[in-house]
Amino acid sequence: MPELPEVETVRRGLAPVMEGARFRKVEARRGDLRWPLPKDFAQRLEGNRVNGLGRRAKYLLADLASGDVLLMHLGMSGSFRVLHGSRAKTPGRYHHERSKQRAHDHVVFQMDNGSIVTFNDPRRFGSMKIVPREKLDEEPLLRSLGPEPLGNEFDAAMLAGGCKGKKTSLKSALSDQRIVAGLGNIYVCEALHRARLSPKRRASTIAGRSGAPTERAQRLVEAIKAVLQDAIAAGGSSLRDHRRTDGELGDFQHNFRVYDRAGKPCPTPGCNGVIRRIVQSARSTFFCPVCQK
DNA sequence: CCGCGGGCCTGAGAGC
DNA sequence: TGCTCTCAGGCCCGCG
Repeated sequence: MPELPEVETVRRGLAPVMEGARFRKVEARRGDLRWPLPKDFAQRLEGNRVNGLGRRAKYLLADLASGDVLLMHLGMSGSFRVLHGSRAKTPGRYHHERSKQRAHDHVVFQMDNGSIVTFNDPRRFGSMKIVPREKLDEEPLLRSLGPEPLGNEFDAAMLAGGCKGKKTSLKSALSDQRIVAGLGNIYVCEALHRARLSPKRRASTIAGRSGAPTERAQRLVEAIKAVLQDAIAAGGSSLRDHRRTDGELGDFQHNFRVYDRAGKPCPTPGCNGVIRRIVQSARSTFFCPVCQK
């Protein structure tokens, strides 16, 4: 489920209860996630303080006082839920919710501020890993990630450089985390529509000869940044799994222009096209064949 | 190295 | 109602 805007929404929900707090108790109820949790997972966290909670692409990174970093990935169906310690002021509800255990609650963090953070993941494509901070540069999960799309360094020249010589489709290229990190199926479709570029176009065609950025690359960079910023402002998109850490839904699914809208009119002003669904690399692509060229 | 297809898991929804 | 089938927002691996 979660692409960059959903992960960022989760980060913003977790930061207030995790940053500056210590892990009082850590329960790994199920360790057989996407990659197995280490046997000493709880031990290495308990008593440890979270100095900061960051994000890289679709990974959350908790910077720990011990010098380790806790890496977390939501996979397709992962979510975090926060129960605030302050709920203790309404004991009935608090104790009820505190004791409620849902299916697929795999990891539970009890923080020393009284908050409880629960990781839930039905499909178990998500996982967590603890790595020493000085080895973060060599971390295989992070090492080959491309630029952060909302960072200043991500511009038309960088995107054109990544797409240069690529024979694959623009859709595949944007889904490739090595070229730009954090987009998934939804936001790739949405960004391409905003940039009026066809998902079927060869990726190399947004780089000019010699790989110089084109006006198309410029439009695409602007579209990517805009759609991600809009989605973050809306708390992400909730199709099936994504929840904010307070359990509320994100809102951005109401603003989709093409995703899951096959057969509906293209929202581009003056365009009479109809949104189509095609399959690329075994995944659905939604686009308008009239205004996306 | 490149590009593609398969597989990992469970649950929701469609169709019968 | 209940069964079966398909599909789902990510990512890694192996193949040619």
